[in-house]
Amino acid sequence: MKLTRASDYAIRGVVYMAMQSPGAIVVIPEVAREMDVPVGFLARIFQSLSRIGIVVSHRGKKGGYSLARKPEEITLCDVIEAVEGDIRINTCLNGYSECNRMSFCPVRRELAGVQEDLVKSLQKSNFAELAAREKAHRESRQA
Amino acid sequence: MKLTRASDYAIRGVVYMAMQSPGAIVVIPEVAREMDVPVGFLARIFQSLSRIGIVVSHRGKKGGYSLARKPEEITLCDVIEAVEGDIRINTCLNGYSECNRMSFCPVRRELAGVQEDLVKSLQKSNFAELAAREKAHRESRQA
DNA sequence: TTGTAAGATGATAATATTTGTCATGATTAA
DNA sequence: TTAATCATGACAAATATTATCATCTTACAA
Repeated sequence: MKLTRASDYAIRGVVYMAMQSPGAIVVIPEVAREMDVPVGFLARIFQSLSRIGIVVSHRGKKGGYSLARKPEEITLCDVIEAVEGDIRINTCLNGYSECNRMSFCPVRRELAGVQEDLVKSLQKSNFAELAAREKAHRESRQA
Repeated sequence: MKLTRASDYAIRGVVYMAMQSPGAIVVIPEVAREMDVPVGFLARIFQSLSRIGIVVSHRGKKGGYSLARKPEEITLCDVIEAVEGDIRINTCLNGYSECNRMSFCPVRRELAGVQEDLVKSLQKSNFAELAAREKAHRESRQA
């Protein structure tokens, strides 16, 4: 019942992207430094974010990453699922499972409800809010 | 963002306990067989449940386990936390963390909210309901 | 067209966690 | 005393996590 470090780093990375002006291209070492994340790992993680369409990669010199969507349209759920795959809080919620209790199991049905609640909770917040708060803190520090 | 097998097995085990008449003592191999769980692992898991006070262990001949509380007073959250420890969806929500963003991090605050939602969702359902549904299915099969 | 700065990809490895198993010991009822 | 049960600790296999690195591809700019 825990996020991976990768998800944590991904979220931080997207927060930083969301702080930039729209369309801005940012380079991984900058994101890593600013958000206190191991640079090599973050590079890997951004490739997942790119594959799923949360960021856009720009190859070559002057390359880097930009956001693929508006920060308001990216949720915690989107980023976590990009990194970890779809949220399935129990193996039996995977569609193709082998447990022979599948057809009737009340535990499975209950957990399905919990999973739904969790996903909803993760969809509540978007990265515009998170970026605004991060920005506010930085500006207060600067003053 | 996944339960361990141990949690799944624990939940199934407690469902079976909750199906028994109040105070009944049941033996691990029976629970394991009925709920389709590896017996050795389940034995281990019931010791966690016993330590935390969800079941009571009875040692010696005629021993086994009984429920420590009424099924209505046991939630999914109780059982999962007995097995996995307190739910902390990110390491920084552990109280003692080392991340230097701790003091202000908006990601941390957001995840704290998600964690709270998750715990609430897991506290919604109790084992009286689950046991009733499991029982209903078994009786329909028998007929 | 060449050099350089970026991302893309696959291999590899260290570590941690999960999922068990097993042997041994302690306890208790009969 | 014996048999059935839980308790505990050691161990181990499998899997997942958390990276790192080398090499390749791409694209801009001189």
